[in-house]
Amino acid sequence: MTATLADVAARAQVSPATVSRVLNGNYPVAAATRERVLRAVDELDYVLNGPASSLAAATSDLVGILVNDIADPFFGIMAGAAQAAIGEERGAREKLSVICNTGGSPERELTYLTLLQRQRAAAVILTGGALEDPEHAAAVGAKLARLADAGTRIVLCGRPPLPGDSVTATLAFDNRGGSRRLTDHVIGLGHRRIGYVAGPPERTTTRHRLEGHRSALAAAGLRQDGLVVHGSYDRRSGYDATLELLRREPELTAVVAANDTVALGACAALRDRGLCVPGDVSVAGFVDLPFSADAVPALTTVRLPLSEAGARAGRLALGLEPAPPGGIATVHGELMVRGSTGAVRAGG
Amino acid sequence: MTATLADVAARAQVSPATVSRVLNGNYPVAAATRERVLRAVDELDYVLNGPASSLAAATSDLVGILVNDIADPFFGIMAGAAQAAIGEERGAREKLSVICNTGGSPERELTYLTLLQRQRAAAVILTGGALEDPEHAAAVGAKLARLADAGTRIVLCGRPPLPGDSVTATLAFDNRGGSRRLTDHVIGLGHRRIGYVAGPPERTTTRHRLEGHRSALAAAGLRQDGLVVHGSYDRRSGYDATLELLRREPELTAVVAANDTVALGACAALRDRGLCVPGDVSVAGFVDLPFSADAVPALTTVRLPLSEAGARAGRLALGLEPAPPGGIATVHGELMVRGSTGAVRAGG
DNA sequence: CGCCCTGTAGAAAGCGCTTACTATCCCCCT
DNA sequence: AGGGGGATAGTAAGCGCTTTCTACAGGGCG
Repeated sequence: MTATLADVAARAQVSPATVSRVLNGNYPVAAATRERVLRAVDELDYVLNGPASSLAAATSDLVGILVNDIADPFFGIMAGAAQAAIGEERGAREKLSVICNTGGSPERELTYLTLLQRQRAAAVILTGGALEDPEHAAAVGAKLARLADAGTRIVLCGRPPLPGDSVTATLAFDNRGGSRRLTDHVIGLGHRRIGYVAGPPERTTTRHRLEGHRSALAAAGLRQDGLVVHGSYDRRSGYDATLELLRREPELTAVVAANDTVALGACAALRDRGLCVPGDVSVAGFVDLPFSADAVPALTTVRLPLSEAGARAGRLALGLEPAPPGGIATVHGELMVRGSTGAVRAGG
Repeated sequence: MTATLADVAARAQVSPATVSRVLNGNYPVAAATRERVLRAVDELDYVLNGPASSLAAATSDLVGILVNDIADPFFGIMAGAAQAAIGEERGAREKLSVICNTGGSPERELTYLTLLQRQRAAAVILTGGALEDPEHAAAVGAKLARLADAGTRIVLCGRPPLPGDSVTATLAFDNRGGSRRLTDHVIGLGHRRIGYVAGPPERTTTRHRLEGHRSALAAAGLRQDGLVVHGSYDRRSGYDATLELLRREPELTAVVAANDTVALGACAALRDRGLCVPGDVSVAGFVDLPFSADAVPALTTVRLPLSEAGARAGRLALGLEPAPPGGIATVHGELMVRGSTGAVRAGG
């Protein structure tokens, strides 16, 4: 059978309490004794019984990271950075950080939250935009409140703030502002017929980015609600939506996309229609994923610091970093002007 | 405070044992009693204490899924499918399946294994190729043996079989065979100067695919070890390696890549050099990721059933599906001939 | 010279659940 | 009518830790 604390204690000729104290490093133990205990641990190949430990201490070593779509690098990068940050923190007892993929399903989101609650997780990180559905938002809010009650730290990363005080810290992306600056840039290049490929309408991210876009249009005195097409956050969707935009407005000179993946789909559609980027039509994305700078032409986009945000979320979840004042930090994007946007063509 | 089993029992006017039995559904309980218990659970918003349960029952609800690089869709798809399959199985008590990203680091791999061992995980799924390093392989083998001893189910998905009997089931991709057929196809199109962009030398996947490629060359009486360049599994790497191949053999007419992402990088490099795919140079990939069929031209590749394999791994981890005879199932890839490969150009 | 304080270690009481084992109850069969 | 047995439910003994409280030793101080 697997060795237990008592076995280690017997071998090291100390009491179980002492072994526990050595392992947790939260109580003074004489150097010689510690030495002896560690040797016994090693010799028996002892691994702490997590459930027993969690039961007794009423907290666990689990940190859950919820993502909407693990196949999307947007989430992969944030989650990976959070996990790396948590793994780097080699305290007496390393936390086990784990990624849970909801696939964008509200039910799965709640199920994972419940499952993490059952495991008495030490912390939960929610990444990416929330769903607009108020009923679901309320359910999540209630769940988070119960988690917080039980001592679980809650961190939102790239997600809009939640009312109530159950959230430990929120890192909110400034989607509106970034989007505003992006479209301002496009307008500044002289474009007037600007199509927008939006994300799925049920996500907050979609709305915020769209609002930023619209505010830029409004500031320039442009009104063109007809040039917005909704889709999902994938390439195919960007491709299809762009064809639709072209149908609605053949004289289009710019396409602003909800994210980089969609923007790449837009580029493909334009190319297939015989249009040059940016010669005929400029294209802009959002997020700045790794491939965006490598694309041909390199994509103009708004860089969101995903790694940094993920890592910070990880540290916040561990309580290694104080929460920002008010519990909320707004993370701003940086406009990256690259080759995919250019001045409007003559007569455009 | 959070409600406990005893609270529920008191409210439902039954003993704690009965509540436990209702919750676990592994013992007959009269319908009326069950009803009463469930109502109490609901009213108190009771959530089982996982650690306590795991301690008493000596098994936990955790299933760990280890991946090398979560940002790579190859892993994202397998892990996502496994997680979905596990989430679908709504037994009395749903398992919590979680993804752990090792980032390809041997230390992280072992650390996660230890952490999962500490949590007394019910199962562990290891995805993707293993490291060639025999020392590390031995360490992993030993770790898995201890996990298996403790009752943890071990499933390998897309990973070569491991000696010893600690592994519950292995789903091994036929990388050699698939690769062989792919290069056979390219040779069949008349190509003779064929470059190969291999993956990182330290992974078994790389070696197996390369072996398949070489066996096809050998069968055709071709010897060209000089036309193999190693890199990592990303786009950039495919781009750089292709330029290198072109330097070594300007008369190249085909490039076979270790995977689709790399193949796309190869296409970009060729395009930047003014070469047409497949007009001047044919390109082939491996795996068949979602974007591969959409690419222009659509990528010829070997389709690995990632979703199916991931889902099956999930079911095997739960013990819902009997292990294949001998514990090992070879999963074959299907050659997908698409637009990126064509007959060799005249005089090529 | 006795006392208290500091540093170190042990004893033991749970943490909240699961699960033998035991106890009823009631129905049916002989 | 008595006994056997199936269907339910309760009792209580842990599971392997953590942690409070207690114990003891040694040393500085009054």
